[in-house]
Amino acid sequence: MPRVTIQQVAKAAGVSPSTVSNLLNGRTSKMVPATRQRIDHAIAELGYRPNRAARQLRTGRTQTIGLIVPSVGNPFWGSFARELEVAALEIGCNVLLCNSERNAERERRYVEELWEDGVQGIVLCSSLPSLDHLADLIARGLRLVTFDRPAQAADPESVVSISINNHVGGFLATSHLTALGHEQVAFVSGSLGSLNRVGRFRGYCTALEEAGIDPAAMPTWAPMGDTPFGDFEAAQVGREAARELFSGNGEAPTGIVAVNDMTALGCCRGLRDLGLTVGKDVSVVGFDDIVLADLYDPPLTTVRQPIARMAALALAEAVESENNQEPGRSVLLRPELVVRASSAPPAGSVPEARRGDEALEGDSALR
Amino acid sequence: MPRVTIQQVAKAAGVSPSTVSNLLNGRTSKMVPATRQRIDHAIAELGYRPNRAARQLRTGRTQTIGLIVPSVGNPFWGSFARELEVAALEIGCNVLLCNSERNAERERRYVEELWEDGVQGIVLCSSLPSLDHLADLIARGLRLVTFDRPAQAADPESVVSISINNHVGGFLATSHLTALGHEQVAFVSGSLGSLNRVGRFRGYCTALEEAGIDPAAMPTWAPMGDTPFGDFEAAQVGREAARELFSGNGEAPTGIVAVNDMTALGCCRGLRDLGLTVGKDVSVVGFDDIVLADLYDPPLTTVRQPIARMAALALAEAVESENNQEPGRSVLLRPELVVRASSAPPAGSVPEARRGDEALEGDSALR
DNA sequence: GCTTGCCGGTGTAACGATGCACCAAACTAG
DNA sequence: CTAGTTTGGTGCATCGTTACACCGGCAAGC
Repeated sequence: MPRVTIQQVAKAAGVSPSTVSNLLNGRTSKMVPATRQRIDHAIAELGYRPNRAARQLRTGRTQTIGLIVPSVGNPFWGSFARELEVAALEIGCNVLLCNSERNAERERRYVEELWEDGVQGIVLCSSLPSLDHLADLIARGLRLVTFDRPAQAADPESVVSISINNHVGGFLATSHLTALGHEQVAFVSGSLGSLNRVGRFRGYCTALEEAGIDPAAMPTWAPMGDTPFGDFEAAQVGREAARELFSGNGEAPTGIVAVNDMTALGCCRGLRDLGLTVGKDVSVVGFDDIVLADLYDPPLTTVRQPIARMAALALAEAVESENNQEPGRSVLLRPELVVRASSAPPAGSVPEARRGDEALEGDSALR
Repeated sequence: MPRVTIQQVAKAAGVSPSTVSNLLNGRTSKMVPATRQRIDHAIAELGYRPNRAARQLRTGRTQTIGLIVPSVGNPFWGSFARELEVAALEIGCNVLLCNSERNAERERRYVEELWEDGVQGIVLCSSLPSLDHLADLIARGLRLVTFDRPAQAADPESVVSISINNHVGGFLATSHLTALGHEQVAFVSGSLGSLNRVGRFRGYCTALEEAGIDPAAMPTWAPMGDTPFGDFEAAQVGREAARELFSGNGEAPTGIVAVNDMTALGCCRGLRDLGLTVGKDVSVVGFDDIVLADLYDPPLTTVRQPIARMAALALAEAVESENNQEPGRSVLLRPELVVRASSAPPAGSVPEARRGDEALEGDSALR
């Protein structure tokens, strides 16, 4: 219970606290081996562990960064959190995890708390259109890295953004379907209240237009509620969307582009509820390439985000170091289409013997 | 950059730091409203946020607990982490997240770091047979809650354990299959190096024996490597297992009990690779009831862990409070079988019109 | 023998917040 | 009018570490 302090170690080793501190901090150049051993021994004997709070108070430094995700319950964010944590471990950093549920208030609260904790920087996985709710903290010197939210013109200059090009992603997903011959392609998403979703939606529109299809004529499912669903309920959204799209009176789509994999899997489940077969009756394309996309039956065609690389980039920007004191440039990576069995030419078209199933796999998020 | 301190606030408000501190800590009983307002105003004006490190150093208290999971990349742990974090938020607690990859060394390292951080307690999701590698820290007063690891006789007295009864779980899963008429039931798992897995395996054996089947005669897939797979690779294990079990020369099973849902889904995928249909040719039962179990095609029969309740219990024990100073009793909850479409009577038996599909759903991990 | 230089450490003042002990001023009671 | 009490706040030591300035002693140099 009573923690061992540096003084006790010093006494036990017969030296001054300063000397112990010197050893602890690698200032061993002028230290005779015998002294060093006595101290090491005392530390081991007493089970001494330096008090972080005291150290931080004195030095002003922390070895912690904050991570705010919509929800680690969503496998995509879970994987991202893991990648970031693994990368952080390698540089001796801890990660404080928070789930914002895509809620601006919670975001604000968490950012404040992390700031109080003295974190080096914060990786904010949020895609709210504006950062106004954090403007004052940013102005005060908060080191903020936004993930999955492309940089906006109005953003404070110091904010770094790491994201894929969602527009390209949405385009890849959609043009894949139009190229297969689909002419009725729906877009399914939770509320379009976040920039990444809007980007994907725009890419979808662009692809349709390029294929000579009017996006406005397409069925789209994206609730406009003020309180967007958290990420965790994404599957539910997909499931409901499938029910609505196919039980309605309008023309049913032959292809669905989902805003992310969980929503896509929800769609698949919804389609199955209706007795439809994914990859035959209806094609579904997801987004993210979570591990489960490949495990699903049928394996899900999706747009892959290079999650490990993005985590490494985000970490590098969130951490204070000598070589990134300059403004830090935002990064927009290119996503990649992974074709699997959930997409095929529309039913009724000339059958083809294609199964891109195993085209790409394995490196998504492994060590 | 230069953080605002309590002194600056005090000066701005024309009071002493003590008074500001008093306000901050709710000692406002004897404080005239005008003073109070001046301070509030100064705080807002300067954007003052108390320095946690200083506060912690002084008071010895933290509002942080540590959470060590095998990997948040695994949806089960992701969901658990989220539940815990949500619960913690409600009592004003932060969660420090670590991924141990089921590695004793990393566990040790993380526990040490969290200890240095001064966390109130640690929720350790690990199921290593012994806690010896943490014995000294526990002896020093570390507040440890193990999750998904039943209490062992040799455990230090102060360690609290929150877990389901894995034996019962394994039994439920397996007897479900034997009751359906399966006589060749395989057990698929990563290395049996953890207590929860062993417990599930034992339950599996018990159920078989009860059905008059010799467990030793059953095909089992559980690599015995010294370096157990991290949780993230669980699906891979299942996939390989399916390939091996069915491409081998021995008698192929008609039913599979997987040690967790990710492994089960991997099995399903592997079976599909082989052209087999889950829920018809082969029955698969998982464990955990992650969100994806219900989304999968076919929806997965599985053993549900009451994750939200367990998270709440774990939090309560990890946190220091007046009402849990006593030893803290370990908890062993009863899991629940959720029957869905991945299990059915073995092919060739009398067909039945059963589809327990939607029997249970919805409350697994939602708010 | 006295200075110089180096070796191997030590003394000490912070870092920012806290909270107990204390105090000056204003009242109140007798 | 004075002792006592309440009101509204302040002074200061302290938490455990750090790092810069400093110091005693010994050997070498002249």
